[in-house]
Amino acid sequence: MRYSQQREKIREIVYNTNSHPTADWVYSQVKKTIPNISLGTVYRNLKQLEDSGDLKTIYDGNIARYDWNTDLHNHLKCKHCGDLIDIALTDKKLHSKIKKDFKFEVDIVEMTIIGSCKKHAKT
Amino acid sequence: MRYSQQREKIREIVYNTNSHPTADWVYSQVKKTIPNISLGTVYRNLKQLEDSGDLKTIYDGNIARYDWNTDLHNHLKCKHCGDLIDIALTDKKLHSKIKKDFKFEVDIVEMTIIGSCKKHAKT
DNA sequence: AATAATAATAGGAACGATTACTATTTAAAG
DNA sequence: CTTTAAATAGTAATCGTTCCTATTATTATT
Repeated sequence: MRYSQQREKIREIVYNTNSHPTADWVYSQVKKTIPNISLGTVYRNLKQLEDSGDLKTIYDGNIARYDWNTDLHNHLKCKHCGDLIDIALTDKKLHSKIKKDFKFEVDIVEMTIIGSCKKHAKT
Repeated sequence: MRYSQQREKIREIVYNTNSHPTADWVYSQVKKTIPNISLGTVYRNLKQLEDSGDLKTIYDGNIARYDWNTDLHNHLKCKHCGDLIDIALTDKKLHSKIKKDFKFEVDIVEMTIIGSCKKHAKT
């Protein structure tokens, strides 16, 4: 993979936010320094960065978001503000339970926990 | 909500499969008995059936699938054949842990467990 | 430093899933 | 029956994403 100014900027933008941005948001940000970048370039590079293990794609409903945090982790999603909060939860017992009960070999557990964040909880 | 032949057929189709079908598959099935039904009608009714609590939408990557099983449950997704298998896993300890650690009030835990089903596991 | 080879780009067309629009049909209440 | 409004078929529009192509830019080779 050859160097490109566009890809470096895209990586930098994703690495400097915790907001799990969409391709469109990344596009709007990168345009500030590279005004004539095209959206296709953003998508292509996000995919390449995923392939090289530099970031992870997560699906929020049916739209793709990008996450610099490639460690195994899950997300809390606030139903009021839509914010996604990272949490680390690895349940090793779950893997063996599923293996035993369903003869299913687990690679990845994708978990999104929906509810109310501390800004929006009633209690 | 007024009765319609189309909606009844759509409900029946979703209720008679465990394959978590897409709107397109439902459309192809319902066309067998109502040949000139339109895809928009399928989408509109699937949405209404979701609103009335008759089914649940689940997102598989970025495409919507529909599930007659509205009980809390999760899915095992085989990375080889794409099959989604229902499993019931409710971890009450998780809720209180998240409440305690993150001050986040949990409504729903959406979990997709990706790996190899028994038809495709190596071991 | 100039050249050659080819990866990456900008810009725009194409695509697949989904939603919106509108004139017509149909369920069902009076 | 008539009336009323919800639901429909058919189609256009939209959204997120991918694909295409002529041009540009990086890197390896002279």
